[in-house]
Amino acid sequence: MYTAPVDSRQLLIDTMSELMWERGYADTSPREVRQRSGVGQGSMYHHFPTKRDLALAALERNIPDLLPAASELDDPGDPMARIEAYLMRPRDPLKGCKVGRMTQDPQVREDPVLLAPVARAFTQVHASWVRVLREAVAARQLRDDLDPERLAHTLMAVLQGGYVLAIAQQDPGPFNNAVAGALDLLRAAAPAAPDHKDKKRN
Amino acid sequence: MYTAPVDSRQLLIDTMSELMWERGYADTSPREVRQRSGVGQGSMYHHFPTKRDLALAALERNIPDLLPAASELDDPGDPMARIEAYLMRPRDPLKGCKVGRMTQDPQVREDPVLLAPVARAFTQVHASWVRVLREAVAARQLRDDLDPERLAHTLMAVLQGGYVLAIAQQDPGPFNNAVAGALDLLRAAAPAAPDHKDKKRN
DNA sequence: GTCTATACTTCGATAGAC
DNA sequence: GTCTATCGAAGTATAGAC
Repeated sequence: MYTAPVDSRQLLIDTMSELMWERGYADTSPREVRQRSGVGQGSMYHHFPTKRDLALAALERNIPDLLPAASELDDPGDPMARIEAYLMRPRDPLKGCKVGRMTQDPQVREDPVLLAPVARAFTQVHASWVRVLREAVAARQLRDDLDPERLAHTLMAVLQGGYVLAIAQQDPGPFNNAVAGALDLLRAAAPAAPDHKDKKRN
Repeated sequence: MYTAPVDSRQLLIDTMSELMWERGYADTSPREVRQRSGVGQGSMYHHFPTKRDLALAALERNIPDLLPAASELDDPGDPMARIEAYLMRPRDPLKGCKVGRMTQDPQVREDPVLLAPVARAFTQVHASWVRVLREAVAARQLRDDLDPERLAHTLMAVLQGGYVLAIAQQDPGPFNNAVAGALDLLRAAAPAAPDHKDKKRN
């Protein structure tokens, strides 16, 4: 099987992406990127004139890592099942979210160029959430007085905030609880009169 | 009116606390603390031998800033009203949470001593949430098949995650939506047969 | 407790040969 | 495109007088 030669440029981007996830932007130095990637000084500054340029490439590289997961929300099939599947997807609560993490770094959040890829990623995930929530309302799995736009933000926040709680306690429990609690609420928010096509409730 | 003389020590702690909120731990330098506080070099290292010592004092100082707000949850009166009041409390979504922010700083999260005050603060807020949620269940404002422990984490996560979304978009909207959506869900999760003592629903 | 001076390291970037 | 050498600034702390 053919493996494309990994060029220095891509190696730098991948390494920067890893380090930014682990340590954030401010606290990741060009030196560490060089050392972990094995790419030399001259080479690095040839491809990326500044640390910020490299960070931008790394941030953009991360978006596609986040979206395939969210696109599960767009799959065909039972809306509520997709919501549950996405929420319960295996995650590592103690590592946090590659994308969400960046919002806490002042050097990222105060730089519109660096923040843009982060904003775009969340906007797209939000759109997927809104679609599946609308479908759930249409399928009478959720009360129709619930606003999908709002709920989408609520559920995204549960995940992002769950990471914060888990890291604070150094325990995945709070993350898992937060997600499970959100699912409980969604189930409790089914319409009073279930669709006659539904399988009967337990 | 008497104003206590602000000693260097307290001034350093307050300044460090501010800077850590604004810029995080890794990205805040002793130099900045000196400059903003006006305290001299020798004085600073007299009170705090290392940056970490100063950070620890600042983190501990921040807890009491967070808890009075959460203690609203413990007030007497209608549980659901207290929940709503706390969730809708005026906040600045774009500034984020003083305490939650720290979980994203590797130098804090990998240092058990620095992380401890953060964990403690969240543990206490969680306890307040659990109490008020139990009361809400007892008052038949929430279905009794909802688990207060879980829900407490869910609602804390909505707030913490709301900040992340708001900062990413540089717009308080997503935070406000996340919170409003959570309230919608809580209201939708009222028991099917309301308490006969309840005022009649609109 | 506070001051000034100094030390040593890392950061982020540039220079210029190959 | 890659290499080695170097730079000025900032970070973090120590020394030692007052």
